[in-house]
Amino acid sequence: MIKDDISVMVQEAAARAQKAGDLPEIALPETIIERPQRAEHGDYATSLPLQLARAAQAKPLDLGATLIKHMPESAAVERLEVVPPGFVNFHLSPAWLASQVDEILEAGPAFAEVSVGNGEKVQVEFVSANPTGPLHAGNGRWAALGSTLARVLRVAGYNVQTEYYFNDAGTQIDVFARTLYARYQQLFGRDVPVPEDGYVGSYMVDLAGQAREKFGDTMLSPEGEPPPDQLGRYGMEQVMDWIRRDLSSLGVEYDNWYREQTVYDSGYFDKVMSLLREKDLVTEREGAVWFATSKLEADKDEVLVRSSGLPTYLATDVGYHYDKFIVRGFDRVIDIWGADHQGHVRPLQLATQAMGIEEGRLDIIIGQLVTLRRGDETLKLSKRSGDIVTLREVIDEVGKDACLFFFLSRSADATIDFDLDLAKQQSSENPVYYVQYAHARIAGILTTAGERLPETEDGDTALLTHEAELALIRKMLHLPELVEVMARTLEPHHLPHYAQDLATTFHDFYEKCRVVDEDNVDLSRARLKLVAAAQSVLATTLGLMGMDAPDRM
RNA sequence: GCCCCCGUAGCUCAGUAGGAUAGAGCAUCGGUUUCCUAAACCGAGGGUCGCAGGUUCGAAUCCUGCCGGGGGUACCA
Repeated sequence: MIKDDISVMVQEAAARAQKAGDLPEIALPETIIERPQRAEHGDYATSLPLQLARAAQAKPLDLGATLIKHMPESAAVERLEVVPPGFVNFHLSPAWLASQVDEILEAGPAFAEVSVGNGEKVQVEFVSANPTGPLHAGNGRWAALGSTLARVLRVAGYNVQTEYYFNDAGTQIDVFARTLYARYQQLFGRDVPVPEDGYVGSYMVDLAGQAREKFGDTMLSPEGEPPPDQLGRYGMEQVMDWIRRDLSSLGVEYDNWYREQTVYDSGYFDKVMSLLREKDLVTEREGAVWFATSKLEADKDEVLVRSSGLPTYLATDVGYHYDKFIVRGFDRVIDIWGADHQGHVRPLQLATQAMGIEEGRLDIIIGQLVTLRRGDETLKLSKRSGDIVTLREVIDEVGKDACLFFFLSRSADATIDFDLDLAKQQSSENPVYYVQYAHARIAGILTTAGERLPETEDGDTALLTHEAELALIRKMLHLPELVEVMARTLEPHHLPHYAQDLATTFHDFYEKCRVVDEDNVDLSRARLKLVAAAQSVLATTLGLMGMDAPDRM
């Protein structure tokens, strides 16, 4: 990346200046190369002179001049300048910019790749909703975020595995099975209530109906006796199918589906308990087993095993993370949780660290919740309250791509206020279509060119000198830098904004520069290359978000 | 009470290790098409970056306090 090249140039300049005695032998900070907001300030800039001024006991402007004096030559940089209060600005050479079109075309989708991951083994776990009901709209946010983050990390050079963790046993599954059985019995005229804390959603009635179609009355136990296990298992498998199908409609597929029961069957739970005991971090009182987080930093302990003998979610999760780090050997693990799980972050972090996992290897992204509205009416998202808006409904109403784009465009730290009416109403005036239209427009140009232009040799990108052409190239060059930022910050929400930006720059170019021109075939050929490069970068960007890049609209 | 997140244009939100005159979309108003897709483009208005201190050459960004909104604070997940 040119940004890295410039960073190296600045370091080299500072080192040469010190060697030549023009700069005191002071410690040099990490050189940060920024993108100036204003075009007149060039393509890249460094504020190193401002940062060094105090230690070097010199004026920033003089330091800037010294850096420029010792700056290595580069074909990419046409002009350097130092400006008040002490920035060194780098202006890229138009000829070099034009030549990048060939590079982008040659690289294809690999153009976005950067090598910051060094093949590190990373797991991204997201959604992981229990199979006790269909996914709700909020889950779609984690699906969009997680799958996109995984793709971004792959492009950034990480070895990524995506995973969905689900309960196939435990309290909630038990409640689910008992609810299903109650609904099933009701279909046969038995007057039994849905259990307290049961799942009152109407989908449970549908599910019971499906079970009756499949099994007839064979799942009916004598009154007052528990149902056969098979009924609950059947229900759970049905719900898992719904979940898989809904995720799949968002283009989200997983590398691995992980059953909670594995934590027990493989002995990880026992292993983790004894590990924590060895560290003297387990206490027992009031009939329960506790994780003594108060010995570490917390103000209260956490229950690991209830007085009923059943392990808590936390205990299982610790065992699960033992599997991730110790057994499967992930270098890094990224969990994406909703804000309602925020209280579990510290206990799990403390537990993994107690197992000897270095701090920083476990990232838990807490995403703020989604509020759904239809106009002024706020809709509930809780599965147990029954009246949920499913992810399926949202996808059907607004479309897969709009859904992804919208969920992705907000930072995980911000709550999402999703007005279904508005999303639907705006669907034709949507940024989603704006971006996709740019891609389709290019496809149209390429088709037209094939029909109208005679066969000639390859275009010469050196002919690309128009301001709008250069602006488009500059914008394309931004993508790898963005991938690097997103991989570092784990914040893919920049992607939709970049896509929109790139589309705007293309549309502007389109207005100003005619591509297919029979009277100027050479320039046409050069512009066709530029346009093809833009299409490639747009498609790559859309692909990172899991969105389609249509050839016509 | 304590912990986490948020507060930026009328609305929805960006602002990437603190940088140079704070941005986009939508909405509002005005303009652009004999020509590769007008699902487009150009222009205009609109801001005490919640408030008050502090750190810094420089703060929307970092620190402290306060105000407002959301989430958590269970032997639920």
